[in-house]
Amino acid sequence: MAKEKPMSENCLKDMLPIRDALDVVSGKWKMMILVSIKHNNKRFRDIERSIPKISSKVLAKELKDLEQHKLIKRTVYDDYPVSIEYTMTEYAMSLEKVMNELHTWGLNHRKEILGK
Amino acid sequence: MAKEKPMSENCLKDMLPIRDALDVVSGKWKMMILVSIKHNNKRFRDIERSIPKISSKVLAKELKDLEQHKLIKRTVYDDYPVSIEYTMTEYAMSLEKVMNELHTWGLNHRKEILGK
DNA sequence: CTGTATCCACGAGGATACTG
DNA sequence: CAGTATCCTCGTGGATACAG
Repeated sequence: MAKEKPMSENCLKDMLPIRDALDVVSGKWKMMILVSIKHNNKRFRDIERSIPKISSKVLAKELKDLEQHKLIKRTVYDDYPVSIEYTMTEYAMSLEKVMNELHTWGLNHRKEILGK
Repeated sequence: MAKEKPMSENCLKDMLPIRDALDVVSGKWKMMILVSIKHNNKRFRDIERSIPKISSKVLAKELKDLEQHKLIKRTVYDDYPVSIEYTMTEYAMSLEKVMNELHTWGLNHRKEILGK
């Protein structure tokens, strides 16, 4: 990410990891779901209610994606009735800094674009 | 972003700025374009060549988006022939930290998912 | 409650050609 | 060189209904 080599194709080497990260974390809902779970919404229904406008189909799909990327964990409790909980993984905590930077920048950007 | 309030709708307050940021910065090409320009590709053609598979139509559109968000500047030089240069704005530098975090996390995530 | 199953609309983005 | 113009494909995601 440094500025040593003006031109060149290590340019690509910089792009690809960023794309990898965005593939996981961008999209219309993924971050919102993570934030919701982080705010202690564990049940499918709770998450669904916490995110305006999301549909159950989309939520189900996104949860699967996040699980595949090891960012959340799906736990089935064999109670009656069966209950299911989603929680963030330890690994997902590594996203903290990314999320904070995005949050901070997003707040500022809204001011920058709309404000002045 | 802290963990004080377990539940609640400041949850939404956390989500929205993140979405704002991602709207600007995510999408298939925007980050790659920024990285390319940062690597000193200034001309339309140079940027196009530096990013595999992008089409001129899409590049043109994305450049306009980025310009609207004040992340790049389009400068027309009235030489013969006219030349046009894209450069990052000062403001775009505020994305540095975001980009670095994404880059770092993306690198690590590839190892995490594929590696082990 | 926790999802699946269908059907459908829309917009992002690809392919190709062309213009000033 | 720096884009536009068309046309077309495809995936995301919305609406609704339904199942275990």
